[in-house]
Amino acid sequence: MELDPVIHVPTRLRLIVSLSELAPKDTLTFARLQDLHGLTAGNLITHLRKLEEAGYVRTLKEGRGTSVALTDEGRAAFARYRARLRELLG
Amino acid sequence: MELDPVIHVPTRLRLIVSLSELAPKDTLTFARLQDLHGLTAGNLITHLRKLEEAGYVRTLKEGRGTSVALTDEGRAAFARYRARLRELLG
DNA sequence: AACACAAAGTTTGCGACGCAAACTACGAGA
DNA sequence: TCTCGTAGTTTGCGTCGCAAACTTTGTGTT
Repeated sequence: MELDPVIHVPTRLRLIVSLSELAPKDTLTFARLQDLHGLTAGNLITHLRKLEEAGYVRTLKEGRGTSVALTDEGRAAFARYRARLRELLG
Repeated sequence: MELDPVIHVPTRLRLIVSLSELAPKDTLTFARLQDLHGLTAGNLITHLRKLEEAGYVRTLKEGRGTSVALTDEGRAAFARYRARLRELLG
């Protein structure tokens, strides 16, 4: 069993952590995520894209700002990732 | 605080895990590490080099085969890494 | 001793990826 | 409408993990 490379990248891991701390249907805005983690916009969007392509995240443009939320699949993948890590590190 | 990028790479993480499971002064051979993790020799040596440059690992050529061991610094860095991860993932 | 084969280790080139700078689009206020 | 600021996107660069190809070293055989 392999550590999910989409999740393993530190910046994405942090993004997922902050999204996972929300209630299942809550969102964070693009801008909020950006300065929560001190990212450039370009950096953030490429990571969000990767997460979206993997189906781990859903983004929604709503007039002012874009909102981002973890999908159920994202939550599940994150849980697997943590389990795998515990198995590896004890 | 940042996740140590030398350790964070999955293959190196696995290498360090197997080395850390040994007694502090015990070693594994290059060949043993290689097929323990299913790595090509080229892949393994570049990772070992990175770990050596960081001071996390010591390699010793002894006639037949090279032996590899974690340094004290490596052990400490690994402990910090795990602590940081726990802090991040709870 | 010399050759041959194999095991051990190293170098190198390629492809993928993270990053931030540069660019574009959209809105609100003057 | 024009301008300025915020939001988001594209692009190019540098780094890095990977494995194939190469080199080295040792052992067994004649």
